[in-house]
Amino acid sequence: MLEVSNIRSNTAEIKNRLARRSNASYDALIDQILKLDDARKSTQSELDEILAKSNQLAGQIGVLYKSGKADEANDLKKQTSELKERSTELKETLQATERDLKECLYQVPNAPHTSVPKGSNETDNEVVREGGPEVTLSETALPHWDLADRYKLIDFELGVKITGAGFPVYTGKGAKLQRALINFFLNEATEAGYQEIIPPLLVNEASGIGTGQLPDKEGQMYHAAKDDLYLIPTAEVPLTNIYRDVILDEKDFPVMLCGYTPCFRREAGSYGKDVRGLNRLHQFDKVEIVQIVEPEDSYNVLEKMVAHVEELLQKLELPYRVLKLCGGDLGFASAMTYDMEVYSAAQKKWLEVSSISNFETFQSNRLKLRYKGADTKKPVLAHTLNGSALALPRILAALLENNQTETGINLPEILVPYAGFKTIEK
RNA sequence: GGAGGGAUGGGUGAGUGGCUGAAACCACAUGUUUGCUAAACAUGCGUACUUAGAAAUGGGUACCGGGGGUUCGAAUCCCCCUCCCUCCGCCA
Repeated sequence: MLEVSNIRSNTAEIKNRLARRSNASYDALIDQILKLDDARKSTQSELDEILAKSNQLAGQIGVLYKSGKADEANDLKKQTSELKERSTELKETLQATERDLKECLYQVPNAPHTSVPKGSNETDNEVVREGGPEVTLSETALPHWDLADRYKLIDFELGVKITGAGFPVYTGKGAKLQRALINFFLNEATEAGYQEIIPPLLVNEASGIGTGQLPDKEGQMYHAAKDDLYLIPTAEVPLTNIYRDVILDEKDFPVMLCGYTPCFRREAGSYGKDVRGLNRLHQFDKVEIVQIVEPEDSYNVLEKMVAHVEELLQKLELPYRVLKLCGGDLGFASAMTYDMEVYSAAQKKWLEVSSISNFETFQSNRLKLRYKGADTKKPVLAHTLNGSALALPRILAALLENNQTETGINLPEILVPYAGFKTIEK
């Protein structure tokens, strides 16, 4: 959620930045927000004046009663009834205005950073760089769902039986490989200075609002209705919400957290070839990294987080590329996002394995996540960032496909000690 | 799931209708004193909105888990909700 004060003092700039999203104009909504805020202010100050008067009268009445002048007190009481009527009215108006204002604010996405390329969809994303080895496979190379079946690594049918589509069952070396990847990712994050967290997998409504999944995108999350709890779509939600309603000290920066969790996504309405095998799941595993930093550091930190993920892909010996998302492809809460994709040689396409974003104050404004410094006398909103480091399924898909031979699958060097085996054979 | 108790500022905790934005203590910050550290003393120390001001700072309003009610006036009384604790039940 953007700050009204920011919208007010930088109206033109915010509008310009929002225009980078290019799918719609937010000008009218921004103007509406300013209008509502004006209304809010004037109602507020009229109300405050009346309340000040009431408080004053109440004080006088108290004194009069104490000194036994009940008659005079009763006279004053009469005066208060009128004020009370008016203040009740104003309170109602104020509540309505604040509700409308909030509703408008919830509809405005984050303002993209000025360096974000304009564009309407993923074809306009900017390839920043590519890396990793070049992989060429024979014509007989198999996609990962066939490999998973041949080497008994993942049983998709069994998942359907137990739960439904999109809930794979990992078996044998498939399961061990999952565990190896999780440990590898967590160790690398620890090495990089992130504190490891095991958070709850279900969160309450306030947490969903804090990171921006609610109120609009509840369709994306599984909801345990009886207890009104949501299954997390990413560890970002519980990890970032650790700092909801927190005022940090400057000295606490940078806050660096990582956590492995399963992630649950309803992903309604996706069918067909793009979602075969591991490409799109309702439940998958992911290690997430989160940072909370001072505003002036956040874009440096974003680059560092990208570098961290890039290093993971290099160590896994996967062909990858770094994309800078264009305005049209940018997530609702993000000011700038890099996507990391790995090349799946058998499917002959790029698979998104990580998304690393700077949310600036968009999340922290909702979270009321602030900090105090030596030269900030009032608390200031911190910047939040997060990224996948990494999401497992598509990494697994690329690993299986790119490293296949006629007789088996060779693991990259780095994973061998984690997995306890070098190759997967029949 | 059943019965009872509770929720106050960074922490402990006082406060049962007006003089309480809230005592006291601890923590923290600054200053004084003292070879250093420590101790002692002094002062300061919540958040949001708003208003005046260039700023320093001052004024107003709201906030004592959340929402609603009673009252001229609520941290204090009433109702609902949430969370925590104790006991019982169930259970990895």
